[in-house]
Amino acid sequence: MSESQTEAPFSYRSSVGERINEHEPAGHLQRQIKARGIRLTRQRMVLVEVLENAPRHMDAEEILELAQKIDPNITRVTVYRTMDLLKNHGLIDELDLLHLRGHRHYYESHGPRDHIHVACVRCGKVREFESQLYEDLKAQIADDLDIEITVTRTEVGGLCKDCRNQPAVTPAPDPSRIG
Amino acid sequence: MSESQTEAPFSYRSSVGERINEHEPAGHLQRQIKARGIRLTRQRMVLVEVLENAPRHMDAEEILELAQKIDPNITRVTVYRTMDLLKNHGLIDELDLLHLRGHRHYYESHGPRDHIHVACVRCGKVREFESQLYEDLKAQIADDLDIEITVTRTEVGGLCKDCRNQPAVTPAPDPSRIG
DNA sequence: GTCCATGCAAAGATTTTGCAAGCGT
DNA sequence: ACGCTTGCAAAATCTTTGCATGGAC
Repeated sequence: MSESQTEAPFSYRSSVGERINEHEPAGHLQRQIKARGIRLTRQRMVLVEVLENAPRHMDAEEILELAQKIDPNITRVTVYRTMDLLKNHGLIDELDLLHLRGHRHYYESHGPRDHIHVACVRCGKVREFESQLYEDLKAQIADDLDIEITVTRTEVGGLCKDCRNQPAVTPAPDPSRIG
Repeated sequence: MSESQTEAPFSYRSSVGERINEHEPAGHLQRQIKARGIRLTRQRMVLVEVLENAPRHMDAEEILELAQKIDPNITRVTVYRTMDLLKNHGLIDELDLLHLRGHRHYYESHGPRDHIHVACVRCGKVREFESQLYEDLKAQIADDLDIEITVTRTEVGGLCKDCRNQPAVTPAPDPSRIG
């Protein structure tokens, strides 16, 4: 692959507001880290801040860039190690957003409320969706399969209203990448 | 990563039977390929056969190995290109099974009925689950967000009954990989 | 002070690409 | 015969690791 457009026709901006985690109390991650006795280093503080103020779902590269604007000393390795750490503590989720843009992994801090990611396969816009039905479904799975659920991930792709009304647009994502 | 065990404590075998796609008519993929006017090469026939008879969800490496047992001429590149092709035609799905075992991608032929993948985070067993609730949920999303859904993927992780009753087992997947 | 985290550099793993030859229709 | 596919080899991505130093508690 070779990103034909760096600026991205994809916005990944959520519909809920500036931060994708608006529904989550600010400082939540940092508090969780302390509460769990995880060492709160300078780098981790920065990364946590980046995650909490994310305007969209970010991959390691994007997280690194934003983090370095705050503290240039942060390296890519630390990003990976920290994401791993937070992921293993269940504080963040790792998504791939249906591989709409290659095989990158996106991270988002894990709020109290579980949500579904709904992405447009053409324009790439991602929205978040909560539903009681989803909760019911999980309860049914736990019950029927006798499993104690610890993580869930639901991603839905389709054509949003705007894209449906816009026949064969130009800035479509590379077709060989849609999956 | 460095696979500590090649044989895998993970089974990925579905509970439904020998093939993970038992619910899907045999030869389905091959027919779809012809119907769509996709060139049916020797390699594609082999790969399709491997996909249809899969005893579990496989990544590119595993697909390659099985394919080469049938036809040693098949290369890794062809596997990737063919998976891309089938994926773009919506004939197979690409999963990552919650990254329970690293960042591999697993493929499975896409049957007529949509299902959820439920994996045990400890033993790695994957089961498939169908539910009307899931259908209802998708309908609700389509309706509420005004989106025409084309792909969906739901993965659920948790502790299965056996693993819950088995305190701190030895053959647990590398903890740093559980996500 | 102790132990964990970080940075560096290098290795590993996975996936993609250019190009000439091969094959399906 | 034409045009898509394949194989090869190399490159591009993305992620992880060993080891010595630095920093949090």
